[in-house]
Amino acid sequence: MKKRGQHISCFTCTSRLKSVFCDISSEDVLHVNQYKGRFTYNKGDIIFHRGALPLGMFVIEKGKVKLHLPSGKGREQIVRLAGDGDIIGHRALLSDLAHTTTAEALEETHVCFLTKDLFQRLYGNNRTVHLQVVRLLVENLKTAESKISSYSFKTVKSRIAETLLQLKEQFGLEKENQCLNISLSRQDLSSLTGMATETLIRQLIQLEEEGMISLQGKKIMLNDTRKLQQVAGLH
Amino acid sequence: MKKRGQHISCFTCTSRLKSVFCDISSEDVLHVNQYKGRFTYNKGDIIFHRGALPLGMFVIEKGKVKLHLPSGKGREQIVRLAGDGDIIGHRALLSDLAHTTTAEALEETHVCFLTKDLFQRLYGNNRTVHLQVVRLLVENLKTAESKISSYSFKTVKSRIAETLLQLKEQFGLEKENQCLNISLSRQDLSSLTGMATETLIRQLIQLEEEGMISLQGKKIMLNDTRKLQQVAGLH
DNA sequence: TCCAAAAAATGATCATTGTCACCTTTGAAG
DNA sequence: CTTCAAAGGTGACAATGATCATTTTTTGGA
Repeated sequence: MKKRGQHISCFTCTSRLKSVFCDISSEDVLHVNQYKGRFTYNKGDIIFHRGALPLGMFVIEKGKVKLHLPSGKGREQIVRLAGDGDIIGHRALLSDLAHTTTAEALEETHVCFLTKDLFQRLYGNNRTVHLQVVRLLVENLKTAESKISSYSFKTVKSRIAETLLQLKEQFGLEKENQCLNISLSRQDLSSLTGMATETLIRQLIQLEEEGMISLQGKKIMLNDTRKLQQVAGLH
Repeated sequence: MKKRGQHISCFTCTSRLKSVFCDISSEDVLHVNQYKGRFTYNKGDIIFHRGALPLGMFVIEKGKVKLHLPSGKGREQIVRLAGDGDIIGHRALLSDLAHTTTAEALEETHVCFLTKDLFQRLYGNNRTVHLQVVRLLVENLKTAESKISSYSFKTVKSRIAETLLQLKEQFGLEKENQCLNISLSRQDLSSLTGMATETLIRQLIQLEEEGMISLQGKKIMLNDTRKLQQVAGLH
């Protein structure tokens, strides 16, 4: 379950500088610093549920979160992954409706919580905030639509290659071993790429046999980005 | 090709009242009325191309437009349909990037063109405009993500039922015959639902045989909404 | 350290849906 | 009215990927 955490100064927080709040007035930083909540979620904890009305939004200070849609029959569709500096829960706030996805921590995750009022204060006072928020929404929309197209036209293998490259883009590589800087279960990876877990496993192994990636448990190393891009490109 | 059209007063335009500009100041209405462009596109005309830099955005005064992504091999993915009062091309403007989709008229379509400056003036002067724009983006995002989930879990038949219900929602029914108030070729319908045209045709026929819809050429009548919802629901 | 439960992997099977080839109908232009 | 091209429709077939059953491995808690 969520635990109240100790405050960290917003002034020096590097995750804030990566977020849509990178450029707010120092007056507002002060204000946020004073009124924000700070929570810690463990792996598997739910941050908010689809269908729940939003009380505020979250900035991920450190950690990783999956946003997903349940689908009756146990399976789920992951629609977005979020990491350090990403914001979640803002959409429900902006449209004044219930959350459309469920947010679940993939690892120990520290978040700052901003109430609706606090968010709107920042949003209203700082021109860059809503510029950035809008830019973010447009970017998400582009990603989502391109994903729809991939689901229509590409093979599972191609979609996996595409997803791995995106994960590299979003989360980068671990310094020490050049592996993707995110650990996903096979189930989560299959939810993210929209296929059966068994299919994902088989295709991952095939990609490894063809030399494009290396697998050691949940660690994935991309050996041949060029070839992966080719596979991701079409069929 | 596009033709310059005659101006229609923004004051009395019902499409404006359905759009994100429903609530702008009368000063701004006057200004738009003076500086907007008005164009007419025939069926098949391209309004803007994916990859092109935006000069402005469009309000559909009357007509229907498909926004789609090409996919190499001739086939395309339709990501959105737009009708009276809908705006298109705003996303590229908001993110200051090239258009990510191609917009093509599905029938004779009259649009108002607002330059970037004009759009930003409205966007800056009227609080409701950016509220509405943000709301629109969030709504589109929700739709897109739910579509991703459908592509993962639902059968083609289920997706068709879902699409037909959405078309009813978005465009309504023709008064005289209760058919969907939009005519799409089988190809466009298959691009919209993400499947081969042959598959779409077969499944449409099956839905007709099962009494849920009636087909006469491009006209589609929904006979049993309840049952369609059931089919759309799952499997 | 051990045990139980979850996750990962593997194999066999089969349904769904895409592909290709072909025919028919429609509709627009001359 | 005729013609031709595009859209609509049909059939046969193949392959991709899902499902289910089972085994092996990993993991986390007692």
